[in-house]
Amino acid sequence: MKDQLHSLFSQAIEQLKADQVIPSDHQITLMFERTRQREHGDFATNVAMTLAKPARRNPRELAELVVAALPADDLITKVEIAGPGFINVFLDTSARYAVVSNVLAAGDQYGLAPAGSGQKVMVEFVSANPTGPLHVGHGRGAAYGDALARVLSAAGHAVEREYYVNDAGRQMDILGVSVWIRYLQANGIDTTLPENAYQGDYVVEMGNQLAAEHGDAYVVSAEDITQARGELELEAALDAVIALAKSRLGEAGFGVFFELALNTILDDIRQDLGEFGVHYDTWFSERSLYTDGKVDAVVKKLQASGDIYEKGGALWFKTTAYGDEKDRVVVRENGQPTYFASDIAYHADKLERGFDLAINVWGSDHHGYIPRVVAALQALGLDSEKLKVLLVQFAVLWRNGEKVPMSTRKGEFVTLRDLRDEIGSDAARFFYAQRKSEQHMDFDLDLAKSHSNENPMYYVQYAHARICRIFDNAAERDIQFKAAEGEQLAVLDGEHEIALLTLLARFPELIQSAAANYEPHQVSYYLRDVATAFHAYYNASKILDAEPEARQAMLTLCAATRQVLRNGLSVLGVGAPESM
RNA sequence: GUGCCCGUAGCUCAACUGGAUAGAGCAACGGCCUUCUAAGCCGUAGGUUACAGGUUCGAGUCCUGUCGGGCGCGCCA
Repeated sequence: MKDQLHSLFSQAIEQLKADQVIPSDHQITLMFERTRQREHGDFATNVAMTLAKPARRNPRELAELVVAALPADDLITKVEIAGPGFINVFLDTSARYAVVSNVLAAGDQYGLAPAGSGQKVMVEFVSANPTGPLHVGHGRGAAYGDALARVLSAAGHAVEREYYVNDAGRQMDILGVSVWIRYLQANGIDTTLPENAYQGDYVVEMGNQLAAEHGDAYVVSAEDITQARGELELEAALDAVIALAKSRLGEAGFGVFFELALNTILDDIRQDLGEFGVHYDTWFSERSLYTDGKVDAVVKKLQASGDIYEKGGALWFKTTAYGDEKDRVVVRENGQPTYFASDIAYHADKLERGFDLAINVWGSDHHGYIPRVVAALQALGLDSEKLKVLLVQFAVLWRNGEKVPMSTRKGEFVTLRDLRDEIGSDAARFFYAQRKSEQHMDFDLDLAKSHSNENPMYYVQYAHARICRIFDNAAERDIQFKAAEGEQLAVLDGEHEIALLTLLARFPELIQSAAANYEPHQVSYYLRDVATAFHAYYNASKILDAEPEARQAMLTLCAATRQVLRNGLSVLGVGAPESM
C-alpha cells in the first residue's frame, strides 16, 4: 500500500521536475507516515515541506502543485493539504479491510519478510563468563538479544545466535582454584577460601563432588597454602595459590577442577537459557582460538603490518592510529596474551565466516572497549562497518527500597533462575522486552513478584485467549465460521473496527522498523496497542449476537487479530495461550 | 579530570528517528458484570519534556553550555 503511494507521488514529483518547479537534479526522499489522528487521513507526507527550500516556494503552495500533478488512482479517495504543508491522503475503505484477507491468507507468515530476502547476520549475546549462574542482569541481555534475533529473522534475515565462551584466562584459573580449595575443605584440610575467590554455594557443591570421586588424590597441606600466600596482597596471593595448584597437581590434575567447574557451569547456563526460550546455534570457545593458533596468527599478521611494537617487554597494538585514545597491550611482559588478543582473533574470525553483519550485544560497561576492537578489524583490513555493537544498560535491582548488590565473585545476586521461578519465563521476557536497550532501567523485585498480574503481557495474552473463547462459543452455538471476503467485509466500518484494521495493516512495517532500528521493544508496544483496540471492540460489540452476515465479517476480523497477536508474541518469544 | 549513555505525568516507561494537540500502564477519583472470560471496558485528574541559549517552516528528538544520575578510562576479564 505504501509502495503504491510511493509510486504515485514519485510520478507527481517527476512531473514537477519536468515543469522545472523543482531543480531536476534534486534528490528527494519521499516519506509516508501513518497519521496519529483520523482527521488527518490514513497517510501523510511532508514532502512539500522538504521541497520548499530547493524550489524556493512556500510549502503549502508546493503541496498544491504536487496534488495537482498526482495521477488519478482508485486507491486514493481524497487528498488534503493541512497545517504547514502536510499532504494528507485518504484511502479507499476497500483498501482498509483487505488486510483481513491478507492476514488470513499468510497465516503465521503474515508480517514476516520472506526468509533469505535479507542479510546473513550473527547475533552474539549474553556470553557471560562461565564462572557462576546467570543473574538478572544477564537476563536482560538474553531477552534483548534473543528478541532482536527473532525480529531480525522475521524481517527476512538469516540469523545465527552465538555465545562466546570465555574458557581461557585468569578468571577461569580463579574458578578452578576456588573449587580446589572447597575440595580441600571437604577433605578436612583447615584452610580458608580467599575472599577474592568465588564464594557461591555451587563451588562448595563441586568441591564436595570431587572429594567424593577422587578422595585425597589432589590434597596438599594447609601449611603449603599458607606458605604460598605468604605476606602477599590479595590478588598476588591468589595467583600464588593458583601457581601452587598447577605445580603440585600438574596441568592434568588442575584440569580436573577446571574442567568440572567449566562444564558444570556451562551446562547449567545452557539449561537456564533453554528454559528461558533462548537457544544458540554456536557455543564458541575462546580456548579454541589458542589451540587452533588463531591468536598467534593474528598477532603475527599485525606485527608484519607494523601495527604492533614492543615496549617494556610487552607487545603493544597501535590502536591510536585508528582513533582509540591510547595504545593497548596484546602480549604481556610475561609472554601471556591479554584478553584483547583473543578478542581480536575472535572478531576477525567472525567476519571471515562471511556474515554481512555481526552484532554484539554488550553490557554498557564495555563501551570503552569498542574503539579498540574496531581498530583491530581495520588494521587487519576487514570491514569494521560489518560489526555493530549494541549496548544494554544493566538493570538496577531494588528490594525493600534498597539497591540489591550484584557481584558474581561474592555470590550475592538474584539469579535469572530465581526470577523465572518467581514470575515465569514469559513474563520476565516480556518485562525486559518492554524496555529500550540503552534505557537505564529500575527493576523492583517486590513489584515484579507481588503484582505479576499487572505485567502488560497478561493483557496481550488475555486478548488472544478471549478471541479463542469466542470461537469456542461460536462452535457451541453451531455457528459455522467461514472467513468473509471482499465486499462482505465492508460492514467493518465502526470506530473500533477501523482502528483495529489500521493496526493490523501496520504489522509488516512495524517488523521492518523494529529490525532496522534493533528495537524489539517496538513489537511489545505495538501488541499492547492491538490488545487495547481489541478489548475496546470486544466490550462495545456483542459479536456472536450480531446478524449472521455481519457476524461472519466480525469473526473474520477476530481471526485476523488473533493471528497478528500470535505472530507478534512469537517474535518476542512469548507464548499465546488459548485460555487463561 | 576526560569520554560515552541517560534525564519526559507521583512511579515505571513510549513517542513511527525532525512533524500536526507529547501518549500508555500502575497509583488516585467516578461509573460498567442475570449478556461471547471484569486478568476487561468507559470517564476524570495529572506536563514549562532537568535548566539556559542556538539551528528552521517546525525541536522531547540536532548543536553549545550548565546541573543531576550511570558507566568507562589496567601488562583485569
